[in-house]
Amino acid sequence: MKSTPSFAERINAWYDQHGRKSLPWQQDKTPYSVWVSEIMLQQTQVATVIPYYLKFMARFPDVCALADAPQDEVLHHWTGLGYYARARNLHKAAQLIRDEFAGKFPEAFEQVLALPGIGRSTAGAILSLSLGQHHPILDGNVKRVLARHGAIAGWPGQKAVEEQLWRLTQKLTPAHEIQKYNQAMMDMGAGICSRSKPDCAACPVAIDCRAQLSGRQSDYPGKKPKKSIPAKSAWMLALVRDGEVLLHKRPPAGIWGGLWCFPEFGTRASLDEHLQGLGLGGKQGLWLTGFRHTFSHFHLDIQALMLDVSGGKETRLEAQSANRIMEPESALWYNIHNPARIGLAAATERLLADLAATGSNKQ
DNA sequence: AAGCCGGGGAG
DNA sequence: CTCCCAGGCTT
Repeated sequence: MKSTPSFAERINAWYDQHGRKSLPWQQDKTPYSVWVSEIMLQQTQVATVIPYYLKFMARFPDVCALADAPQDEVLHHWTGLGYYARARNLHKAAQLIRDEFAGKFPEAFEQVLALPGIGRSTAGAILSLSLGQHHPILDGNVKRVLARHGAIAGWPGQKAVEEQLWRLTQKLTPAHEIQKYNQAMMDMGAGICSRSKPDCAACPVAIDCRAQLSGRQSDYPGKKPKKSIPAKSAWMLALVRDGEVLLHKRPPAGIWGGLWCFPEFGTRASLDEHLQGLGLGGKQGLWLTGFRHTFSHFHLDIQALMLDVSGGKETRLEAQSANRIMEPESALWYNIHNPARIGLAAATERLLADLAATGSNKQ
């Protein structure tokens, strides 16, 4: 009598038949290409990533191309993807690889793990998918598949739950065909074992899935305890001059780190005060737009004023503007019709769109 | 252990 | 609206 195929054997057989094999980062896999895709895919869905990945790889085809590029240009290619620390770490790690590994991506797990932005799961994914090394992974997909199959209770954000899932993935990860298995598990989680409405009829491991057997698929993995997020407000200034607007560069860390944004103020009063300092106290700003931008941990209610200073005392304005800024290269006039290749926050792009829609920025 | 860090897709 | 996604870093 035949014994049931192992967990991994069933997963791999399913992948042979139904798995995705034609995603951009699944062609000609190298540690670099897998690395870039894994970082982009952190907290970001496949469909969103694809166009970003293609443009990124066209501009930065290898580690050294990335390392040698200015950070502004790397962030430019990340604009709209979010979690910009991913891009800054990617760039920093590329420079480390260029300088300390002669431009060759390291192949030792501990060395990969030590690179900024690469944790245990991503290091395992890079080395297993590109080189066939034997490492378990535990991303959101694998967590969901395993939490359901083993009926692992609790929210994976809790240490004890995550440790249990790491033990499970280590135990189930096969010695052979690691590449296929890890790719298959991510595919399973993305397709079959989706967050809502899992397709258990098509699942190769449903027969011994404890969640499916009890009809409690939706109980796993455990939900994150929800808490209400606060709302903050901000005023932004669109200083327009002959088809250009003044943007400031954010500090390297914190929200929108390294991205270019409109000057931001906590209150209308502080915005007005700033205008006074520029010698523009007499000018009347025009209401431009207002909208809510939501982050994972707070809402930001943004109101924007537009002030057109075309034909004014440009030199004086520029000098005084620069005087108020610590770093010399932290402000620029952004030409709407000939945009610089820099990183813009989504809210900045939204505001630029509203600005263009008013038509008053036309030359 | 908990908070921080974006944006978008899905329901 | 809510939930959460191919997570990792900082405190």
